Amino acid sequence: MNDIIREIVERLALENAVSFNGVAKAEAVLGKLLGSNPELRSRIKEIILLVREITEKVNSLTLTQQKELLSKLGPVKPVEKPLKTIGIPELPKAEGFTKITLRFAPNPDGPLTLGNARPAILCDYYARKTGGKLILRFEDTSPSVKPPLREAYEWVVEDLKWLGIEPDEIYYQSDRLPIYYDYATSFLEKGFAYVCLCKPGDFRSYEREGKPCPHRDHDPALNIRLWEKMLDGTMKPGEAVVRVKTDMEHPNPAVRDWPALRIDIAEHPRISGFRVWPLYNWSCAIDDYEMKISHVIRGKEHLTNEVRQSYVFQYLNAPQPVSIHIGRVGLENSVLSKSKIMKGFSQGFYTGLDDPRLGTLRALRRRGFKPEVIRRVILDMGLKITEAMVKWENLYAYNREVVDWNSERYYFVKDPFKLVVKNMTKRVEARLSRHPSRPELGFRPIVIEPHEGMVELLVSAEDVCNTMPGSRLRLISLFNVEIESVDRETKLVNSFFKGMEVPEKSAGIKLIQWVLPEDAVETWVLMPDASYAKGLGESSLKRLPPGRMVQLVRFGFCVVEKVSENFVELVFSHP
RNA sequence: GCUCCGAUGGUGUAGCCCGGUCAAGCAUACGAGCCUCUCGAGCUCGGGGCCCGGGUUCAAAUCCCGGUCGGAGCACCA
Repeated sequence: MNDIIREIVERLALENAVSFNGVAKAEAVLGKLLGSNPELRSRIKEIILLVREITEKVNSLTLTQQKELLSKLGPVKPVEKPLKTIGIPELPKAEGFTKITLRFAPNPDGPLTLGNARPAILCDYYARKTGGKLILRFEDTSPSVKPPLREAYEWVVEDLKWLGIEPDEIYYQSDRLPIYYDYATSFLEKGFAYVCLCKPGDFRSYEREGKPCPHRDHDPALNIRLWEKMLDGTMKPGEAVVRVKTDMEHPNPAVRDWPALRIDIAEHPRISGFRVWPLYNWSCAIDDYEMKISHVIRGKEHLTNEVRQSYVFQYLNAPQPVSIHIGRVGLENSVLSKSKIMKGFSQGFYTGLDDPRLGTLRALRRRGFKPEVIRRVILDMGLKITEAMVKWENLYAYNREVVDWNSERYYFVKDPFKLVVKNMTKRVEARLSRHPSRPELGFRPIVIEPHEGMVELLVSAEDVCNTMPGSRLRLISLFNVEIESVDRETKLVNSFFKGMEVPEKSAGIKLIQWVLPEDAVETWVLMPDASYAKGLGESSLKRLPPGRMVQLVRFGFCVVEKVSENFVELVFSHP
C-alpha cells in the first residue's frame, strides 16, 4: 500500500516540478494527492512526511533528470477535471410550490432600460428553462407619487417583445383593487392589521422607540368602522392608513408595522372611482400569494421588503416565494434612471426615448444592438447581488460578433476634402468589395473616367488635413497618390497618380476610403453623444432599407435610419 | 445615526454553501506576432486578480473574528 502511495506521490511531485521550472511545492502535491484520494486524509500526518521527503528529493534533481524520470513512468495519467457547469446556477428550491412561477413587475412610468432588462431577462430565462410560467404584472398603484403613464404599458410590452420575452399572463394591479380590499378587511377582522390615525411624524417616533402607537390595539370592530371611513370618503388623504402588525421591537425599524394601504385621490390613467390604494408591500405580497409566485427576482433595494412581506405570508399561513435579490446595472456614460429619462424627455433635452445618450432598450435597439447581445451581457452577470457596470466595449464586442458577418461595407467620408489627382490618364474600373470575408457577395463597380489627365475624388478631412506634401496615400481598391499640397481653407488637396499596385504593408502607407463626387450622397450619422457626423457617402447607400446594419469602412458599424433621393441618415453603432 | 448586504485582473464573471486535482477557469479589454487592400473580422502567443489584518487547519479565494471600502433600505414610492 505504502509503495503505491509512494509511486503516486513521486509522479505528482515530478509532474509538479516539471510544470514549474523544476521546483515542486509540497503543498500542491499534497493537495492533488488528497483531491484524488480523499481516503488518505485519515493518515494525513504520515502522508505529509512522505510528501515532503519525496518533494525534496525531486527538487534536488535537475529539470532534465526530472523530465527523464517522468517519461520513464510512462504516459501521464489523464487528470479528470470536475465538469464545469456552464451558464448560470439553478434556481433554488422553493418549498411549498409545485410549479415554478416568476413575475416581472415594473411600474409603467417609462420605457424599459438596461436596468429593467436584468430582472426581466433572468425571470424569462428561468421560466423558459424550467418550463415554468412568466407573469408580467404592472405595479401601477401610486397615482400621485409615481403616476403611471398611459403609453408606458404598451412600451413595456414592446420592449419585452424585442428582448424575446412574451409573458404567459399579464396583470394590472389597478384592476385588482377589490382583491387588496378584501384581504385588508380580512386582516383587520382577524387583528393582523389596524387602521392607524397617527400623523406620519408621530408614527415615526413610535417606530424609532419600538413602542406601539395608540391605534395598534383597537379592536377589529373599530378598525372595520375606520376602514369603511377610509373607503367612503369620510377621511381625507393622510388621515389614516392601514398597517400590518409585525413587531414594534423588530431590530430593523423599517420592518415595524409597515403601511399597507392609504388614501390617494389623484387621477389614475386606467381607472377611476377609487380613493384607497395599496402600497407596494401589500399589493406585492397579496399578488405573489394569489398568483402562486414561487421565485421573485428583483433588485436589492427590496431586501427589507422581503422581511416585511414575510409577515403577510405568515398570517396567510402560506409559503413565501424565494427571493433572489440582484444588484443594479449601470451603463457607462448613460442615463438609466427612468425618472431622469422622463424628466429630460419632457423638457425636450433628449430627442426622444431612443436618444442615443439614454440607456433605454429602445435606444440600444436603435443603435443596432441585437437582443441576444443584451441577453448575453445580462446572463453574464448572473444572479449576483453586487452592482455591475456594463462597459460599452463589452457590448461592442458581443454585437460585432453577431453583426459583422451580415454587414456590407460602404464608403463614407466625414467632412469631405476634394482630392485632385493629376497625371491620371487611364480609365479605371474600381471593384469595391461588399464584404472582405465574403467574396461571394460580389462587388460594386465604380468607373473612374479622367478628364484632361485629372480625376476628382472626395476624402475625409481627418485622413488628409495633416499630411505633408510628398507623402503617399492608398485609396482603397483604387490607386495610390502622392500629396502635392493641402489647403484647409478651401478643403482642397492636390496630388499625383502614383500607380495601381497595392503597397506592401511595410511601406506604412495609409489606406483610406473615398467617394466619387458624381456618386456621392449627403450622409449624416447620429453619434452616441447625439451629435451628427456629417459627410458624403457612396450613392448605393440609398438603396438600403431602414434598419439595415452596415459598416462604413474605417468609420464603424451603423444602422440605416432614413433614406431619400438626396440624403441618407444612419445611427452609429460601434467601431 | 439605525438596519441589512457585498468585495476575485481594467471590466463582467466561475469557484465560496461542502477547505485540498486552484500554482485560480472563462469572456472582454490590453500588448506582441501572423493574416487581411478598413481603424472590421480571423488565427497564435503574452502580461494582469482572490480588499487588508489576525485566527482555525497539515492545508484558506473558500471557515471564524476585526478593519477598510462600496452599496441598499430606514416613504401614507415602486
